[in-house]
Amino acid sequence: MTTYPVAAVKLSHDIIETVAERGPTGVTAVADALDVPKSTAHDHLRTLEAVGYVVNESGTYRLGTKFLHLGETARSSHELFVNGREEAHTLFDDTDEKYVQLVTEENGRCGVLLAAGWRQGGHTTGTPGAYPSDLHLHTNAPGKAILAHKDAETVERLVSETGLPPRTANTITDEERLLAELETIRDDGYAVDEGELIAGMTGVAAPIVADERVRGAIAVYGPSGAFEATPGSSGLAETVRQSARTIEANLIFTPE
Amino acid sequence: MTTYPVAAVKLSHDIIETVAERGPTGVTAVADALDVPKSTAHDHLRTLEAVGYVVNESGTYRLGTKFLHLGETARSSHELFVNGREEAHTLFDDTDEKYVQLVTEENGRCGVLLAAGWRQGGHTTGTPGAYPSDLHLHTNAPGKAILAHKDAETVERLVSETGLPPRTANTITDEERLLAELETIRDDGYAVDEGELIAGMTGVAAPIVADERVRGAIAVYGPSGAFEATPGSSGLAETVRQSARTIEANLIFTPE
DNA sequence: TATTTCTGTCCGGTATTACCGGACAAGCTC
DNA sequence: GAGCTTGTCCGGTAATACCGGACAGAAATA
Repeated sequence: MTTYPVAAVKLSHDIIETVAERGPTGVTAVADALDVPKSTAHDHLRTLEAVGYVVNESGTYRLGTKFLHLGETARSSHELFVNGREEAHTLFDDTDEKYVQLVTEENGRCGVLLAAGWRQGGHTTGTPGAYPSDLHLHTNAPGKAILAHKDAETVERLVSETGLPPRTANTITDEERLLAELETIRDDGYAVDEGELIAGMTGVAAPIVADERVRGAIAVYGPSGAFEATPGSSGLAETVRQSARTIEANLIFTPE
Repeated sequence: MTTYPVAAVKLSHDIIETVAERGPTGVTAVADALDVPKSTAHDHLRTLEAVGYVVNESGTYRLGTKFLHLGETARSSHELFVNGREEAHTLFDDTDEKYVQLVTEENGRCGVLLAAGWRQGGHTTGTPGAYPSDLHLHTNAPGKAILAHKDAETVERLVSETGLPPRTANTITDEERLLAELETIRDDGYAVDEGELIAGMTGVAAPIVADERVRGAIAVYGPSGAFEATPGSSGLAETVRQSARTIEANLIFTPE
C-alpha cells in the first residue's frame, strides 16, 4: 500500500480528480463523493482556487486552465517529446486515418507525451485527442515495447506490485504469457496490441532506446479492420520502427 | 493578501511551480529554492509522486504527464472551448501566419483555452504553442475585451485588488486611460493591443457574449509589421468579430 | 408570497499531523 | 580512497488541518 507523507495533498488531489470527473461541481457534491465534511472540502477548494488549480464560478468549481500550462511545460521539458514530436507528426501524416502516440514510462505506468489523431472536420487540426491517465504498461503496445526492454527484475517487481489488471477480454493477465510475449517483442523489434487496451483497436509500437536505456515508445493505433492480418507482414511495423530509430538518433545526437 | 486554508497544499503547489520552472530538479535544489528543510521538500515530493503529479527519475523529479490529461479535461468540460474550438481553427486558417487564442476569465485573470499558432516545419500541426499563466486582463487584447463587458464595480474591484502591473512599456497602467479604452472597445466591438503584452506583437480581440454575460474573447495576434496601420480599417477586426458571433451562436443554440 | 430546504461560506477548538533536525547510505569529484 | 555531495528515512513536537456547528442567501416548494 502506497503511503502519503502529506495527507492534505492527497486529499486535494482526490478533490481535483473528482472535479475532473464530474465537471463543474459544488462543494457539497465534492464532499459527498469523497465522504469528508463539507467544511474540509471547502477549505481545500479555497486553497486550490487561490493557487489557480480550480476556478470558482458562482458557487461551483471547475478545473483551471493552469493545467494546460503545466501540461505543456511538462512535456516541453521532456527530451523524448522534444526529440520526437516532429517525427511523430511525420509518422501521423504517413499513416492516414490512424492514431499516433509518443509514450514514456512514469512510475511503472504509461505517460502519453503526444497523442495525434483527432481529425476535426476537413482540415487536420492535429490537435491531440485523449491523454489517458493511469495506463498500465502491460495493457497496450507501447507499454509492452517499453517493458520488453527493462531488466527481468524490474519487470518482476512491477508485476508483483501492481499485478496484471485487465482492460478488455484480450488483455494479457498471465505472467507467463507476458514474459513470452516480451521475448517475441525483443526479437521482432516491435509490439502488437490486438484489442488488449480497447476492444476493436489494434496497435503497433516500437521501442525507443538510447544509451542502453528505454526512453519510451512510439505507436500507431487504428480500428482493427484497417490493419493487415499480421501488422508485421505489412510495411507498417517497419515504418514505425523507422520512426523510432529516427527519434533515437535525435536523442543521441542532441547536445546536452 | 490572499490566505491559504490548507498551507500544505500551497507548499506543494509552490514545489510543482518550482519543478515546472527548473525542469528536472533534485530534492535539495527544490528545498533551497523555497527555503524549506530538505526533509519537508522530500515529504511533499513523495506524495506528489504517489498521486502522479511528479515523476522520480533516479533522484531528480520532473512534472508528470498527468497534467496533460488534466489540462485536456479542464478545457473539454468548458462550454466556451467546446463551442469555440472549431471556429477558432477556422479563424486560424483564414488569417495566415498569425496566432489565434480563445480566452476565458479565471479569477480575474486570462485563462487561455486554446492557442493555435505554432507551425512546425511545412505542415500545420496546429498544435498549441504557449499556454501562458497568470495573465492580467488589462495587459492584452482578449483580456481588455472581456473587461470592457464587466460591470463598472467589478472592474473597479479587480483594479484595486491587483493594480495594473505593466508587461511592456506600452501596457496600460493608468486607470483613467484604461476606463476610456474600455469605453472605446464597447463602441467598436473589438479591442486592440499594440505591444502592450509583448513588444512588437499586435493583437485584435472580440468579446464573446451570451445571455448578457461575457464568456470570453477570441483574438488574433501577430508581429506588428504584419498589420495594417489601424487593424480596424483592414477587414481583420470584422473577421474576428464574425468569429466571435459564430461562437456566441453556438453557445446559445447548444442544448443544456 | 411565505416557507422550507437546499446551497456555499465562515468560525474556533482540539487532536492529528505536517514539519523539522538529525542520521544514514550511495554516488560523485578530486 | 577520502571528502564531498546527493537522496532517503525516522521520530518527536508544536503547529495546523480537520471537523461540528452556525450563518446567509438562493432555489424550490407550496
